[in-house]
Amino acid sequence: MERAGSTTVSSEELAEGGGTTAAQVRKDLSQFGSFGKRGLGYSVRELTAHLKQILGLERRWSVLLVGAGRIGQALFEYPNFATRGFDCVAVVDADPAKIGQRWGHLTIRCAEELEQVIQETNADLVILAVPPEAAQSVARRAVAAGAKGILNFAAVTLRIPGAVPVTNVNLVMELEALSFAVTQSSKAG
Amino acid sequence: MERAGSTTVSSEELAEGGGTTAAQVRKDLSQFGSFGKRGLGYSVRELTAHLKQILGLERRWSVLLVGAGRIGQALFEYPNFATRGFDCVAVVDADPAKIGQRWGHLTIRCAEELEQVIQETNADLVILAVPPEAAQSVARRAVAAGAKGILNFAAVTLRIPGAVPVTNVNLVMELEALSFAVTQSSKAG
DNA sequence: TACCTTTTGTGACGGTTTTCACAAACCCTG
DNA sequence: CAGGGTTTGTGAAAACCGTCACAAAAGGTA
Repeated sequence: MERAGSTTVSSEELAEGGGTTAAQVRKDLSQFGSFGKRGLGYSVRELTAHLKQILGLERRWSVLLVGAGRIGQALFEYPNFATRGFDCVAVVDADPAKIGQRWGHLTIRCAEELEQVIQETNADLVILAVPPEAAQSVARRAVAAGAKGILNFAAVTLRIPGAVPVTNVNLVMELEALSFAVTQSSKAG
Repeated sequence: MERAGSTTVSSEELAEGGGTTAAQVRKDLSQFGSFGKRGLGYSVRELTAHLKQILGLERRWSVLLVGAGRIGQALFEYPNFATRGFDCVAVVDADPAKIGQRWGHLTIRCAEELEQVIQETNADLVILAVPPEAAQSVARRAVAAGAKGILNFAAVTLRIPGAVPVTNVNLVMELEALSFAVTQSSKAG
């Protein structure tokens, strides 16, 4: 919106762009403070700054990628992570054939060194792109070594001691959810 | 569970595995019918069959992949899609350098032929792995050409005429959600 | 300044979802 | 077949979330 030249935006416009309602936008924002001006709307610049602060995006995050398979590689090469404040500081894998390979300016290290890697690189977040059998154990080790959050691509529900946040992405499940939605809607129609 | 030798499973066990509560599992399942036996639990075999039917997974789905970039390639090579009933029947891209490349037994076709490709291959679902600028237009065209559902990896909210289901996956947003959760929990703790 | 228009922030309401709790149903044993 | 031990399915209660509607506040105008 800043690039498009708008200096101000209403809850109505935000709702339109986000696929929700104006009241919802206002309620949600009001949870964190009072950022708008009545009669005017929200300053794009100020709202952006507030949202960044709320989301914890005023800093950069160091990310360790565990698993150098298909998904791991795609994530590593995804340019938007770095531009949005997430730096991949290390890659580890369990496959001896992969260890030692260079990816960009990084060398893939052995998954057994997980703890050292996390401590050396001060990684904050861990992206889990490993087979489901390995996910639970890697997650526990990562948390024990100081990881503050986990983005889990493995198709298992992680059980982690303590209160370390986990976000799950399950691509097959997304397709299955779509299958369900399509099946339902074709029944109704 | 079948592989592990269980023939029957309780709502309690299902809840444990899915990270929810037994009551929730039972309420959810009861939405679609009465699949369990009191005092015994659910037959693993029967419940699997019922869930497949509910989710629309008794059939195979033909999937068109739009966008042969990093994400598109990772998705294409992801083995779990085919094993779970989703067959990639075509790949299209707008980049002339990519068109004509062979991926497995498929040849990448031109994104302008989208409509023909959908009709020729009878694609049910479309995976959108394109830049955000292109997503909205491709989505509309795909739906007009007969696509029944869309899995959208582009960072935009699609507005589609009619009631075609859309499932969104936004990788940056997942990391941002994790950033938020970590930031919040470090404040609280 | 007084008034009009716009848009926020938020109580109150209504609906939905989750949790609770228990009768009904099932298996097994003696 | 009677009784004990389980576990489901589901009403009722509680918690949660979204919508509505409007007073309060801001800017513009005459």
